[in-house]
Amino acid sequence: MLQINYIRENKEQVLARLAIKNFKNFNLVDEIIHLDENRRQTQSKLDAISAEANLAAKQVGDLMRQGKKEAVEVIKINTSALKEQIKTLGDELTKLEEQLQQQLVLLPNLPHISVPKGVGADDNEIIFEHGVKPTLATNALPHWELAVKYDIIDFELGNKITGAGFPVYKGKGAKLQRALINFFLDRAEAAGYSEVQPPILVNEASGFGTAQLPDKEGQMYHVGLDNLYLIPTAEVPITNLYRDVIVKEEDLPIKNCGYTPCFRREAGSYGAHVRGLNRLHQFDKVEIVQVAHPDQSYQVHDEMSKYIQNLLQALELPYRVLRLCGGDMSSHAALTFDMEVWCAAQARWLEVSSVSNFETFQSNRLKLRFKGKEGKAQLAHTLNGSALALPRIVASLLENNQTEKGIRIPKVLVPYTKFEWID
RNA sequence: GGAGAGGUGUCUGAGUGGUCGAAAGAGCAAGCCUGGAAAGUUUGUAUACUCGCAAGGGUAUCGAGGGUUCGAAUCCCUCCCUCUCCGCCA
Repeated sequence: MLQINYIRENKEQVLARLAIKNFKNFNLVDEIIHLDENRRQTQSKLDAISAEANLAAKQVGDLMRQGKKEAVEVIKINTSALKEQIKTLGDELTKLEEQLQQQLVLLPNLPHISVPKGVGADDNEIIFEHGVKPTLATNALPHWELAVKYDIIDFELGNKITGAGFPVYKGKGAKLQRALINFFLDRAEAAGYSEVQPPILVNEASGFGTAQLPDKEGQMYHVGLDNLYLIPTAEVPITNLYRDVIVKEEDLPIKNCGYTPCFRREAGSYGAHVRGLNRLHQFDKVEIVQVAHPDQSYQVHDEMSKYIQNLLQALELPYRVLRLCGGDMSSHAALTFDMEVWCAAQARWLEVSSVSNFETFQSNRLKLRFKGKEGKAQLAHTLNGSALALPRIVASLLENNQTEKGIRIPKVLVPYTKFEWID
């Protein structure tokens, strides 16, 4: 959520920046500014009248002590009119605040200056590419067939238990999952991230805090009886750890990591490009989250990007880094890098990580602030990135590392899997 | 699920209708003291909105929302949450 003060004082810049995200509803911005104007006027009026009423109440107290009953009666008559006005203005103010909030929530975040214009995935900038795409034998298999061949992931069983998009990992498949989670967590810990194990069901306030609600309601599984949501990413509970918190400036940046399963409804996505592990309703992910000082958040963003790339290099996977264009990035982010790994058998890039700086877009909703020794509390910046999402890493490992002998496990993982081959 | 207790500032904790943004203590910060530190001592120590160039002023906030009253942290109602005991249970 953008800050109203900023919009008020920088309308032209706001419009220009929003245009890069292909947001053209300029009327909305005008409407917001108008509502805000109204709100402030109403606030002032209300405050003045409240002050008058407070004064009258104080006078009654004094007069009562002096026993001047008649004078008290006079004041009482006068204040009844004030009370009515307070009620009317108060209701009006509440209404205006609600309207303002509703409209404000509709505005996307302003993109960073480095964000290229563009409408979709084709306009993303490839800013880095690393590794050599493996050359596979002609009889190479996509990962969903390898999964069957080595009996490590059972999609059919998942269908029976739950439905499509909920695979069952078996044997070395299950162990590989566990190995990856531990590997990712160990790496994150070594890089200074404190591990947390958060709830995977969250309430509405948390969903609102990180901006999944209200607009992405349909993407999350909702437990109606208790009005809770299954998390689509650990970003939600981990970032919400700092909701309504004022942290010490010297404690920044705050670095957390956590492993959780993630749940996404992915309504409307079916077909060949979502086969196998390519897109699931439930998957595992290790997430890194930082709360940063506004002056340092882009440095932090770079550092997170490098950290994620190191993981991919350690896993020996060919990858590339994209700078998302205005049209393809999430409406909440100011800057996003996507990391994609090469899946040799499918001959396509798959996104395994997305690292974003949200600047104050989330912290404004979260009321996540920091404060130095002097000066006012101000909004912190929030960032997060996948480090990493498991299924597509597994897909890529299976496809790229398939040989006659079986599937080779990358060296760094062997201490975790305790086996070198899936065969 | 049943019965009871309770939700106050960074924390502990007082406050049952007016002088309460809120005692006291702790913590924290600054000053004094000290060779330096501890102890001692003094002062300060919430957030948001709003008016103002500023100094400063106004308003709101004692779990949330309503109500009673000239006036509510204090009384009434609803909801949420926490704790204790019982039941159930990994």
